[in-house]
Amino acid sequence: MKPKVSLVRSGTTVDQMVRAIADHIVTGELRPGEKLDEVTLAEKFNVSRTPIREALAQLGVMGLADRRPNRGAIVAVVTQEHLSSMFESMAELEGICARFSAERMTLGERKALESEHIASAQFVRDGAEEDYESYNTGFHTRLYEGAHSKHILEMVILTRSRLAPFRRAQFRLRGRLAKSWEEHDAIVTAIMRADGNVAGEAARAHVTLVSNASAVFASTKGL
Amino acid sequence: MKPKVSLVRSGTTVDQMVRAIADHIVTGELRPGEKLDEVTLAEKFNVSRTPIREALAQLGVMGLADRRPNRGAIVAVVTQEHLSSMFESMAELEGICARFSAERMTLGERKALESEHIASAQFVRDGAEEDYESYNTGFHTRLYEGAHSKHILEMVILTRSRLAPFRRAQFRLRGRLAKSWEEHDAIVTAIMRADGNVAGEAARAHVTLVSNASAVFASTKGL
DNA sequence: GGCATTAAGATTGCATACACTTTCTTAACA
DNA sequence: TGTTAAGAAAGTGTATGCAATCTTAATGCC
Repeated sequence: MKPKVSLVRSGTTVDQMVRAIADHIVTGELRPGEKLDEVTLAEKFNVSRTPIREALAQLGVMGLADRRPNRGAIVAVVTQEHLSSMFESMAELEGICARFSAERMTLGERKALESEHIASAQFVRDGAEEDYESYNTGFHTRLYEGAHSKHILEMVILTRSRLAPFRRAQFRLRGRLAKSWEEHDAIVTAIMRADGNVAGEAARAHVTLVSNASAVFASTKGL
Repeated sequence: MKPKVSLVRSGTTVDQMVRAIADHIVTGELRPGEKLDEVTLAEKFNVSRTPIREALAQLGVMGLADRRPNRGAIVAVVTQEHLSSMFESMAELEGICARFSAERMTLGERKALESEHIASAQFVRDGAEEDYESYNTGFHTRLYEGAHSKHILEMVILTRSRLAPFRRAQFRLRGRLAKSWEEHDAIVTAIMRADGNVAGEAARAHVTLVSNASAVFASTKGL
């Protein structure tokens, strides 16, 4: 009856390993191309190889790791071409979400989106990049969820996690807070008007700009 | 263990199991909600539980299986809402692919698409449903690949496999070969003209029609 | 009779052991 | 000196065993 929760045990060991390793990949602690040695990881997390293996297999399916049969796994290395296609997909997905959000958001969701957006103007005036970045993440999340489409949400989350190692918030936002806010403003305005096509197009353009910047960043780093 | 030379292609045992089980799910041999017992599957394929476990974990990530901690896995049961969102996503993805195809296909790809499409008219005249279905699959595949976007292709393939258990070719095409062909014709024409928006919209509408039919099918079957 | 409790059986989760594959080392040969 | 072959080392792939958890069915209590 009482499932006796021990410490931070938020699921099975395998799930913990998936989260832990994914986190290390997404935060950049493990860099693309780096070897994911089973015994090393097993020792690091004080578990046997079995859950590590399952975790790596799952990360492979997620696209965060590349598994080579009999040759171990490495942190996924994506080609410039593949990276571009992921950014491109993200822009398309974002456009779809904005369009659906314009058509489907509840009144409460619209109001929340708008008020948060208006409040964020203060971050721009203050040049508070960290606060704005935090708000920005929330803004996009609202769009994803406002689309009321579970499957699209899944695709967005997956794509986001795969892109994470190649994004750097500082780079994305530095010096373009005001511009970002205005782009958000266009999206919000269209959503409040329930104008799906305009909202979608604005969101797609918004993310496309961000993508190009990140793509440049990635390529200059010579991955 | 001796090298197994069974019906499935080579690769690691785990990969074989993933393909085999996924195939059973996609073909409907294993129905949504059905229990995926580790020992039963292990005996059925003459392997130990380990590769089965890894395969089930991967199928879980793919969305083809639901894994309940300590309680085994079952073939994924999707709610009507989730199913709708997948069909909807498929329509959107198809639209994107058609738009990109119109903009990016090589001359060779365009010619191949057009000539196959024209040839398929004969299947309509003959009422050759199986031949048309086979062509139809290829037509859509050409669209997916013509988009020249690896990541979108991945999303399409994943979504398709998850929808497969709920699609029945006979149901989709019976009595609407001519209509399907005309919808294809609109898409092809737009692609040949490199008109991305028209092609995308036509493809989205085309798939949306198919989706509705399938969704009805799924719900009437009371899954 | 209905409901909670709990013990037995069944099933999953993880660890360990061993087999097989790849990779590295070393040395012989051209 | 460069190439390659053989063996050793390292690492992955699969099987099996045991502990932990869930399921069930029977038992006792109200």
